[in-house]
Amino acid sequence: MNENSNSSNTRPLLLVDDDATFVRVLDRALTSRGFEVISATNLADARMLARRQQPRYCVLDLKLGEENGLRLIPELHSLVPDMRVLLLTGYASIATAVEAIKRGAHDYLAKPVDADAVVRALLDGDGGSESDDDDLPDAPEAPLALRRLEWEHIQRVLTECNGNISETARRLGMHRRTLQRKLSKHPVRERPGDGD
Amino acid sequence: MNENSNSSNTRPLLLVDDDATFVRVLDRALTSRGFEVISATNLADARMLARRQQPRYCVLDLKLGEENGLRLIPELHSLVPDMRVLLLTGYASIATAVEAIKRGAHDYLAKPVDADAVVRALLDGDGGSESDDDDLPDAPEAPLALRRLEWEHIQRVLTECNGNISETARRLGMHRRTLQRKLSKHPVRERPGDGD
DNA sequence: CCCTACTGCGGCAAAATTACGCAGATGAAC
DNA sequence: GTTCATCTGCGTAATTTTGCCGCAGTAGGG
Repeated sequence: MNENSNSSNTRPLLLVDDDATFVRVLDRALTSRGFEVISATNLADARMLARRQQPRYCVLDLKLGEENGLRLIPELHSLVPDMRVLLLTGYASIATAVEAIKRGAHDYLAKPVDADAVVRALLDGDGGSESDDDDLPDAPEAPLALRRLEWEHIQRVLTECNGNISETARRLGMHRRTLQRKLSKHPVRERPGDGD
Repeated sequence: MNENSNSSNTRPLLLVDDDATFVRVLDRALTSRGFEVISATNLADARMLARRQQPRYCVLDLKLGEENGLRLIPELHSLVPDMRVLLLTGYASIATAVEAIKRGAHDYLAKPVDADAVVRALLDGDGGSESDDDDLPDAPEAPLALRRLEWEHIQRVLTECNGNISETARRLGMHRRTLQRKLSKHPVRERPGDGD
């Protein structure tokens, strides 16, 4: 409703990630695929850009330094009701995926991810008729690897504890130091033995 | 009041899973926690029960034989608009979790889970007083959570592999030797009192 | 200011996990 | 019978992870 600098009718894509390198790479990749990319590395900038530029799409990192990308999702939607938000994270878990979708994200992908997958997720179900009737993802044929299961469980309890690491470690019956170390590592891929 | 057996104002919990053993176990555990449980092992029965009994809660397996539990979620909501659906699966993945939430599920848990976690997920954000603040003053919930979870999962997959240790280790993404050691070592410590 | 609690991190010994090899058993294929 | 693939149990040595200190900084309540 207010002014925006959209000269053309194309609305930009807002890229929010605290990793400058990642932003640069993905920016280039998305720009070359026809998007007008604007980017931010923290919540405040992201909010401002969203308000001013009314982006159509948003690629949002879950972990923005100290801040939490999840909080931004509802705000973005109130600023730009029709924005499609794609969550992206190197520390993916089912618990945070559930949270993200509940808060209105359109999809959730785990890093590392290639730009084509990002574009696909962004555009999925966009251009008109939804086809979510026979588009169901199938369950993996293999159960979760042990590491993965552990990761998911940790994430869930951690969420339950509002991110309190000490409390989570206590409930999980593990050493706080061990939890810290585990959290600092990246999650395991979904498929055991599947290289990235 | 005419067509269903709800004599009181409590509405039942619909449990849908193709694994009869699992249904029996969880049924007992949930019943003992005060739920009136009705169960189905396929989509058709689930639909019928939902229509007739108007359950307040639903615990739904992702993989129902050939059928896909995801498909049922929107249907359940159209049959019973205020139903809270909890997805449960032994083959969890982020993709299906995202899809489940998009379709209106309230939460998504990976098996193995203990009944308390199910109840917690079911009730989370229900019953008025909630504002995503957690209220978990007491923590007798999951002391051995990690170890036990691992053990349950190993047993589940081992059974699935008909006791084939090598195959199980492969699916679990762990070293065969490690699995051997875990299996040989573990004196299964049951926790008394929990009925799941 | 004092006290409690959480967090991140370095270091070190103990424990667990891994990668390997080896030998015996089994069952299917030839 | 022989060959081949696979599973199994187990030992050993290299690696990784964990448990358990401690310390310093931060935040909130009394």
